[in-house]
Amino acid sequence: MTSSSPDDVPATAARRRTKAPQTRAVALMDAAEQLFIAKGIPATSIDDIAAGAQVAKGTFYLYFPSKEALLGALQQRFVDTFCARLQEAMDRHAPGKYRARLKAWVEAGLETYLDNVALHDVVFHEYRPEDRRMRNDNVVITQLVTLLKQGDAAGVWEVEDATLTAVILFNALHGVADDAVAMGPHANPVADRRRRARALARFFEQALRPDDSDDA
Amino acid sequence: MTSSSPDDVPATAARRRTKAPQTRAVALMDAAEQLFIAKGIPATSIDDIAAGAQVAKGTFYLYFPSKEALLGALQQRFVDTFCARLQEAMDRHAPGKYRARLKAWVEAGLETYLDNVALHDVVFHEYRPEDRRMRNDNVVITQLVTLLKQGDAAGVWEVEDATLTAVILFNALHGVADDAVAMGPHANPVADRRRRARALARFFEQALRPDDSDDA
Amino acid sequence: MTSSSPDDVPATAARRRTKAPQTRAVALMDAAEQLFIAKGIPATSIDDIAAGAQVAKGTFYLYFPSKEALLGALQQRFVDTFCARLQEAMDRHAPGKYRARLKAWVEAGLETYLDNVALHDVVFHEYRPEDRRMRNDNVVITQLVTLLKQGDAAGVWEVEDATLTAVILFNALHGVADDAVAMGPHANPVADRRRRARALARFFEQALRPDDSDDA
Amino acid sequence: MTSSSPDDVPATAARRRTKAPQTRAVALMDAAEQLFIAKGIPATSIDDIAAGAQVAKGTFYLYFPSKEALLGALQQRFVDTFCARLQEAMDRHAPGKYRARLKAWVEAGLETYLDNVALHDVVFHEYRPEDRRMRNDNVVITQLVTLLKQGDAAGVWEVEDATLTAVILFNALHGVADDAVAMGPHANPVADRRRRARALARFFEQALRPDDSDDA
DNA sequence: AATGAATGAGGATTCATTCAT
DNA sequence: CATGAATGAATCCTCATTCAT
Repeated sequence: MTSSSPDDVPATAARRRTKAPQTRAVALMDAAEQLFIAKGIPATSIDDIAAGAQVAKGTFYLYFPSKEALLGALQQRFVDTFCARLQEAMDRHAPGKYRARLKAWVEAGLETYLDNVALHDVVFHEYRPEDRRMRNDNVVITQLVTLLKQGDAAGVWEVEDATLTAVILFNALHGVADDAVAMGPHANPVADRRRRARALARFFEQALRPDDSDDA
Repeated sequence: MTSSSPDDVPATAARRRTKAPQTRAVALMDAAEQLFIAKGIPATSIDDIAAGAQVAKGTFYLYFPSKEALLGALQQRFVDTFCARLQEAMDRHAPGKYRARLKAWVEAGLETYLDNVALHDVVFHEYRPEDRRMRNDNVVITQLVTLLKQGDAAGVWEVEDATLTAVILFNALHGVADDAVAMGPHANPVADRRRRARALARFFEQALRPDDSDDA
Repeated sequence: MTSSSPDDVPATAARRRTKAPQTRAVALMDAAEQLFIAKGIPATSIDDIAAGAQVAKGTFYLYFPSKEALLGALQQRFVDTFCARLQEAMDRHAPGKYRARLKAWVEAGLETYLDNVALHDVVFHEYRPEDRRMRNDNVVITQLVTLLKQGDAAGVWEVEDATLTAVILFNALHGVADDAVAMGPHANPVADRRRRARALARFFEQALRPDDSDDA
Repeated sequence: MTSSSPDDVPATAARRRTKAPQTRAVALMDAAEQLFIAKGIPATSIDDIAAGAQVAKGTFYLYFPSKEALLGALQQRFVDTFCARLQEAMDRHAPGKYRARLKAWVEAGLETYLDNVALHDVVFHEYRPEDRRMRNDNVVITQLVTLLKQGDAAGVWEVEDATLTAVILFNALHGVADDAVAMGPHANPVADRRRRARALARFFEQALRPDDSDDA
């Protein structure tokens, strides 16, 4: 500990061949992601991925036991990144500002999703994943559930079934984003995104508004 | 003449030989559907499908030019069937009863979707579809848009952007159903479905309720 | 006789289905020839041939036991036609005019060959025929052998080994024609053909000229 | 070191594993050649070839992108070998000895061709080659053209159109050889070959002899 | 750790041929 | 005679994975 070896960082990074294993894994994942998006998963061979990562084919298997495992890692990474960005967006608002946090969540969600649809689709919709797609029971939902419950506890809104509500809201978001993509490259993407964000936000509000019946 | 053998017709139609082409195509599609659900598309070979349809491998290509074409046919069939069932459900209510029709739509949608998730998923989420998934711009959405607009015109509810609303509602439905599936086989599926149907219906109502803001 | 039915000839040729079997066979051969030239033998399916002859696939097998048999028939027809044309050309000269007849043979040979190389090649060079190519022992050679022997007997020229000489001459012709084809579509095909014909004729003459050695 | 076991190298090269790539390619080509001759190209599967070369099927594609590419390589190899042998034969005579060189060319040509007809035929006459057969414009012709021109320049003979003459001579050779093959296994192949060689040589001389007309 | 040659199961597709109608 | 639906053997080629170096 006291005496850091002379080849401190470089030594770790590499002499010639051997690189930080993490680096290699990341390179592999990056290459795969890119290729999967470009050509689809079945059309992308391990060869391609290895080549893309500037690595020999055999090396691939040093870091991932199979193609499927790589896909799993990619899915994990996608979800993690996604969540992190939403969390960040929310955290730009004070903990108690539930409405603001929810709005931030929606907007960041739409934004992030739209920025990564291609990847999302390829990673979650192809290739018979054990657990299909970025599931409703995933971390993003959990995140939202938490927020909904907090708001409910604070009396900002009333949510009967937080999970189901989160599912609904999340899928509404998902769908609006998909629809944007389906429209193809839009003339005014910025305006379009804003329009969608607004519709969603309004929608969320509606959904969380207490029943008329109760009040009336 | 006196004793026509019991296998009279079979004898004519014959052990193995020409059948109504439609029959064959349907048999192929049915077999494919079943296998796709069971093993996934990539894992299902044409051989399997042909065998499942009790047909020689080459016969497959008499009815479908490729595996992909078959998938297309399956998608088409899925959407058509889905729509038909929703329409039917709606039509059980008088044309002017918009709320009732919407509720019927929701319930039938959830029901039908849940009855066919496996198929839906396999048919729409695998295999690099040109147009990914049962799109938001599909016939189901169109159906809903129509209903929303009619109700709006009749003053039953107010919808600003019918399409976007339809997208949101449809995806909410989609998501709630997916979530049900993700939960796995439930102890009391009937009750669970009812619960979800109720949540969705309530949600739809909320969403279509006029803004508070307007009143305020 | 008095009242020739309106479908006089047609009646004979066919009522609806059944046609003179020879007609059918010829149609099949014609279609095959065309397709073989255009796409090659392996790339031409029986289906294609049948379609080309406006006949059902099964009908093909009514006239030819196999694809290979058809090829044989095509080869036969090619040789026959070829020979007939050469004979015709020779017969335009009096029986005793051996030099003239030989010249006619050469010219007609070049001409005819060039007009049919594509067919020749496809029919004789593809598909592992039992007896490969328009053989040296074929009728054309025989024809030439006869002529050479007659001329020899008449003292017009001296030929030691008529067959070998015929083989040589025939192949010279073959080669010159092939070379013309290999050159691709020529600027002035007529002039080119003439040039080749002349070279060949001169060559034939040389070859049949008595040895110097004999004179010396 | 003193006593290197006899299987020294094999031990290193190993039971079955990486070999000199050239070795593999050659083994594949050899196997293919043999099989093509024996069964014809279409009837020879990649499987067969791989098996013949003691290699796994997939390995084939490591060395040749397709069956067709392999055929190309085989053609190349044939021509190269052929030419080399003719060149060798010619070079056994002094550069200035044109007649001797020509005679050597003819004899070696016949000899070599006869030793390889089967291969020649299979490699050049089957399978819709882009450029059909061992063409007249190939290297062998070029070789002959060169010789003819040199002799012409040296006044040994007179050749008007060297290329056309070469084509004729080459094809004469070709034909005589083919004829020999067509005759089937001969009783006295040696004598027969000699006879043919003589006929060809005499023929070549005739062809290159100056015109009588000039003298007369 | 890294390499990349070798493997061989597996898949989609074609097509000559048969035969019930 | 004619038809064309049905057959299924056969082929080329891909690619995930292994393993000797």
